[in-house]
Amino acid sequence: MNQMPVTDADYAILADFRHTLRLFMAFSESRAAAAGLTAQQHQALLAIRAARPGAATIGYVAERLILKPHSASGLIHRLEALGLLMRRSSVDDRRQSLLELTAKAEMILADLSATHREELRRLRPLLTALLDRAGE
Amino acid sequence: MNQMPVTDADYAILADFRHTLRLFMAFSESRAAAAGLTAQQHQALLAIRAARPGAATIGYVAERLILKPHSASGLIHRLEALGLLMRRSSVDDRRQSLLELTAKAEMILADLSATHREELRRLRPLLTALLDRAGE
DNA sequence: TGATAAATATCACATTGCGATATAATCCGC
DNA sequence: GCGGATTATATCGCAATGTGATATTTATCA
Repeated sequence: MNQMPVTDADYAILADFRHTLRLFMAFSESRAAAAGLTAQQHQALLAIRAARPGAATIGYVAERLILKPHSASGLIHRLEALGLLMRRSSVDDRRQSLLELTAKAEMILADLSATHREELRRLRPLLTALLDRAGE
Repeated sequence: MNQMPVTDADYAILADFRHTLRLFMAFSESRAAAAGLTAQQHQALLAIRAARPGAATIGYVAERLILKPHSASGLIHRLEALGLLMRRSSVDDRRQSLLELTAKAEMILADLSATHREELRRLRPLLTALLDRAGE
């Protein structure tokens, strides 16, 4: 790999792709902030909500958010302090904490997710066009 | 908007999309680090390289990276200290700094960009599938 | 059982982006 | 063209966040 030279068009695609990702992330961050959350807190809640029942642990959040486990630990701690989740010790493995969203978190997340679904629909043509151009 | 309820499938798509973006960003960050750059520095160089000639200013980088101008200012300052770019005062508007990559930066960026182009090709099927599912 | 590994937590640190603010240059209405 | 508003960039102090090093508890397995 790496043998094909990088053209001006390649740079433009890569730069535009980054810009579009940043637009999405800026959108997401502002919506999360409006709901009283940081971007990381929002994504942790989303990862937990989307996990199979009983699968949401600190380690799982770390894996899905691509963080070190001890970074996820702090993130979860802050969410717990905000009243957005509760942890229960796992019965099978008492080292693990099973994470559950509170009703408050469920409501916030449902609202954020509807908004994000719309934004993703809006950005889809742009992103797919860029991916297509990158994939030629 | 926001009237359609959010289903479990929606949460899964949003969470998977985030996870895929994070995979890409983790890939990117590790490659940049291997080249001695932070993720932000890499993306600033890319934005400058992809700009129209004479268009690359601090404000332009701020706009493309979605940062406040004074945050871009610090970022550019660090790149200059690393010998990766030079700034020239603009002739038309002497408030502006025109940014130019050094040969060293050009080489690093060409290598990173070839790698990123490959990674984007690799992730394309996954991302487009998720976008399609989000857009139904 | 005893050594090793895994899950989570704590601490000190570095990075980074921001708000508030400053300075210099440009623009615009009169 | 003059004076005030605006723009481009810079500096300072701050808050948030991820990490490495390390610790603790529990599980696994030879």
